[in-house]
Amino acid sequence: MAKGIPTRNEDYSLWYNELVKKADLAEHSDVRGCMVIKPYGYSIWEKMQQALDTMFKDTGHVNAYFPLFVPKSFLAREADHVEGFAKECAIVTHYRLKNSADGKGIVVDPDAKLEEELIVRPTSETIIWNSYKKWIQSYRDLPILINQWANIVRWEMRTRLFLRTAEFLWQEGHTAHATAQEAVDETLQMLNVYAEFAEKFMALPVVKGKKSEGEKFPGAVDTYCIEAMMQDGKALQAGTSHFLGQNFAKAFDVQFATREGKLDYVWGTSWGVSTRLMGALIMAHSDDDGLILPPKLAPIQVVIVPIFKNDQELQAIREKVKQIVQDLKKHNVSVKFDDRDTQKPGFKFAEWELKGIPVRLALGPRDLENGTVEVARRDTKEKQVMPVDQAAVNVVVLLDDIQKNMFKKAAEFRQQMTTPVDTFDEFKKVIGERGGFVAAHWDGTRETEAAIKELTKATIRCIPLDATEEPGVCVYSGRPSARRVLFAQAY
RNA sequence: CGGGGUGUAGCACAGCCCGGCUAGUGCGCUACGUUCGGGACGUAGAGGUCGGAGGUUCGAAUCCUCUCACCCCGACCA
Repeated sequence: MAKGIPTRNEDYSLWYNELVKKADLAEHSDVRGCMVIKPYGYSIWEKMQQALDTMFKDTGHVNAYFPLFVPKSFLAREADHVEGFAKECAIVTHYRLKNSADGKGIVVDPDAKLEEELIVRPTSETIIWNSYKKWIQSYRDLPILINQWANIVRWEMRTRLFLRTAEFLWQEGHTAHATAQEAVDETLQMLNVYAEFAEKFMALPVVKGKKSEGEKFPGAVDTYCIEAMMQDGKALQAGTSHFLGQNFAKAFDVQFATREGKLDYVWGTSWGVSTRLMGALIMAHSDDDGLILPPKLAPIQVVIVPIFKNDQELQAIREKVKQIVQDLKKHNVSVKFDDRDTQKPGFKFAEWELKGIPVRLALGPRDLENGTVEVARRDTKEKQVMPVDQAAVNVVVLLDDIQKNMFKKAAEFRQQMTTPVDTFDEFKKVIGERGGFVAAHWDGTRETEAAIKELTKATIRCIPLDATEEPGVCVYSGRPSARRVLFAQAY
């Protein structure tokens, strides 16, 4: 934990909000519950998109796009699904405005009422399965492996920048398969893709697990997730992958002729990650000086700050920098030469640190004389002076080291913040004072889960896939349990 | 939807309780000079329908009523 970051109290929210704004990532919109993602924030999201998209394509998926609007009746087809989302839908009821009778402003034209209301998609299972019905007749049409990059709307009571906004950006994969096994395999494959993305790109260690009945996606048979630990000891669900069974196929009557010539319902999956990952990135890695970006997601990996008194000096530095930039680009390192003469070096140092740029090079008259350059890393704030012709090669190694170090640090933190407990008193104490993951035995019932949530605000984050089978007794009810599950207060 | 809070310059805020001249402060912005290896300093300047509507009053940022928006806590949230 970086010193100074407020923990486990409301100050953390303020700190987080301030950082998001100061680092120029996003801000609250004047539109209720919505967020403006600013160019710098969006450029990080784009890096995430690119990496994920490549991983999706590598696993055989293709992109497509479905409508923003979902007829109300579609949503109602799957009982659990509608119950899960009904409370947070934006609904389009009219299609026209007109001048108000009193001449002041405009009003909704009552004559322009839609026959059937349209829901702004809170997720796209229904509208997509409606299409799948038309696309699938035979096992030869399967599998369908589609991903969509889109925005969705969930009318949340309370919003937080990136973590929960009324509108957000995400990707949602929706696949259809001929067999249950194939769909289960797909569900787990995509869970692994998400975990790999989080760990390799975001430098964010995650626990792969299964959701309890009470926490699973409305309409799913099984929900799998990756759970991450934030610096304030709260958990964050970073991605989900659902095995839908035949639920949506039945709801939308999607049957296919099997190889054996029988009719069967199609098996489905869906999986998604959202701009919430931005929140995870911020809350997992930042320190008092601002953001710390993992090199693999940094829109700018290296910033070069010249130190100069006059134009002549800047010109001399510019010449030197040209070579460094060329060398770095050869190694596919993205680099920015910050030659603004409107800000001073110290200001620039602080600004780029705030924005989390992994590596900074500083080059001044002294360096020109000595043939050196100062290399500073954002994660540890260490600086070293090295011969300028070795800079590019060293930076490549350094970037890799930063990526690994960030993961290591986050993994150690999560390790520290994971506490096995065996009594409910201990459970309450750890959740209340320290937070983090609590590994405890649970009797597997919804009632116990709800009671624990009521008493501690902690929920079952997941049943880890790699949980060791270990007979024990439920921390709350004392009934037998086969393995520990992870509890935490969560975002 | 409940509890608490805020709305005054681009940003952060003071002033409001107890009404009174031309509405302040810091940061930022503009110009000039000195600076420039960790968020520079000086001087001069620009920038305001005090969230909106109505009311009380000779007079409202300040008091009253209504309203809108946002923030924090909760409820909610797969």
